[in-house]
Amino acid sequence: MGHGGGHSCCNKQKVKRGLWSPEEDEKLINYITSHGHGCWSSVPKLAGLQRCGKSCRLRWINYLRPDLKRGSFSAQEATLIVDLHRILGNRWAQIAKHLPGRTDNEVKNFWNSSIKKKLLAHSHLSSHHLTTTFPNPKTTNIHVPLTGDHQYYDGLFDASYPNVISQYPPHMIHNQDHLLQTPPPAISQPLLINLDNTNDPTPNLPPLPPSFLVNSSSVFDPTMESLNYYDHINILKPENYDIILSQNSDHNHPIIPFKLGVQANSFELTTNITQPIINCHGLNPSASSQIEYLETFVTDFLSSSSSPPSSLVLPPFMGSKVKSLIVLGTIRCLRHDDECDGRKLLKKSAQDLIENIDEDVASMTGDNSTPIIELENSTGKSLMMSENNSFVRSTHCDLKRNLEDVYEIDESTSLSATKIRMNPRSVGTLHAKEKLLTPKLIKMESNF
DNA sequence: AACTCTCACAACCGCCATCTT
DNA sequence: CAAGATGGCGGTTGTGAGAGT
Repeated sequence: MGHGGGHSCCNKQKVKRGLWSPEEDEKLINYITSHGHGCWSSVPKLAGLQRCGKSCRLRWINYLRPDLKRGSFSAQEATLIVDLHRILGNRWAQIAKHLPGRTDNEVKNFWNSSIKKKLLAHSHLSSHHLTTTFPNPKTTNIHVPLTGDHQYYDGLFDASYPNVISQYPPHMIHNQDHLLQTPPPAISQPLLINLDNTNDPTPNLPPLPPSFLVNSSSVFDPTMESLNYYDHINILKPENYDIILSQNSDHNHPIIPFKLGVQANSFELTTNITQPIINCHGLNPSASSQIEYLETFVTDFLSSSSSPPSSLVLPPFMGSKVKSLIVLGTIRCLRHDDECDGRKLLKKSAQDLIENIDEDVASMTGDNSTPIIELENSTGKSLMMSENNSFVRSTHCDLKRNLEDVYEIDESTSLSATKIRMNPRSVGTLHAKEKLLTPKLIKMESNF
């Protein structure tokens, strides 16, 4: 951890990182078997390694110590892990103490890569059981008695671990790591909010037309988290949003429909307007309600793919409240001969996008925050997120779903991300980078 | 055959607790 | 007692190998 972590040994000079070579392993083994590790921070120097002490410690504890078992987990071990995890939660070190020869890291990886997935899959099948089994959100543990015959396991999920099954509902398994998951809010009708008086917790709003209520079968938000939520509540169809905007935006009660987001303290504001309503770029100076501002903004933005506006300006009320914008569009990545890894390619191209942030946007929107661009796949899963002008996260597991078909452009191959999330601060880059980005749809996440 | 995707897991990061000075 | 060093832990990310197309 060359730039932090609080370990001074890791900040000095150059330390090697990444996978350990057999030579390094041998040096570490030789040193520790003959001298013991003593103070870990001095081990690398004494052992002749260009590693930080922490890395040496980790390598020894997890892989080199002679008492490690290695190999696949047995069915008994898997069952024990599930049992212990129900009691202990993610206290991997505690769990590992009950599994001789296994390390916390090993148990953790096993859980994350194998068990968790299977528990989720199974619980999804039996999701109709889930609504009444949420724990108290304040509870930090689940008190389920261990049973010798696993009477709580109501089925099988894997031939390798035939007795391992979860009673957790999907919500809990998904966030089982923290055991603090709040149950989904009980929402029986769409929520409305008065933008003119956000301090009012119970805004006085006109009713929505009945057509805006849809039942649970019309789930549109593809994220797994949302699926869990929206299975049981009524939501607004995004296709109706343009209607809502026009039908409900009387000047006395400017309202915007929104649905409760995944996070308890935030909301998602979603719009899907495919036809321009107001042919105007930037802020509508004659807008008499915030709805008109919104219409103007959305329309302006969406029409920018064909004829980019000179600037995109967030309405003032939005500048402080819109958390992020999601654009369904395309980032094209031209591939060079030496690049064959799609994930790196996408990352590079997205980085190029964010490096071209127009500094004027900050003054226009009043948002001085660091630009954020997040790439998502088609299911809403985050692939990459920018932070301090660099992408700090890059998963590639679901890249396929995030990429349109590879196609030819000027003898180079291009890849594309289909969904780009960015904060208002970043929106100004869109028109400047029109060749990279062709927005089709905006989804706004707000803090209204 | 070439390329991409998925999976498993090694390794890193950051935080916190404890120890040492 | 305070501050820094170190150890421990859990979350997260990066990467290689093999499967899939």
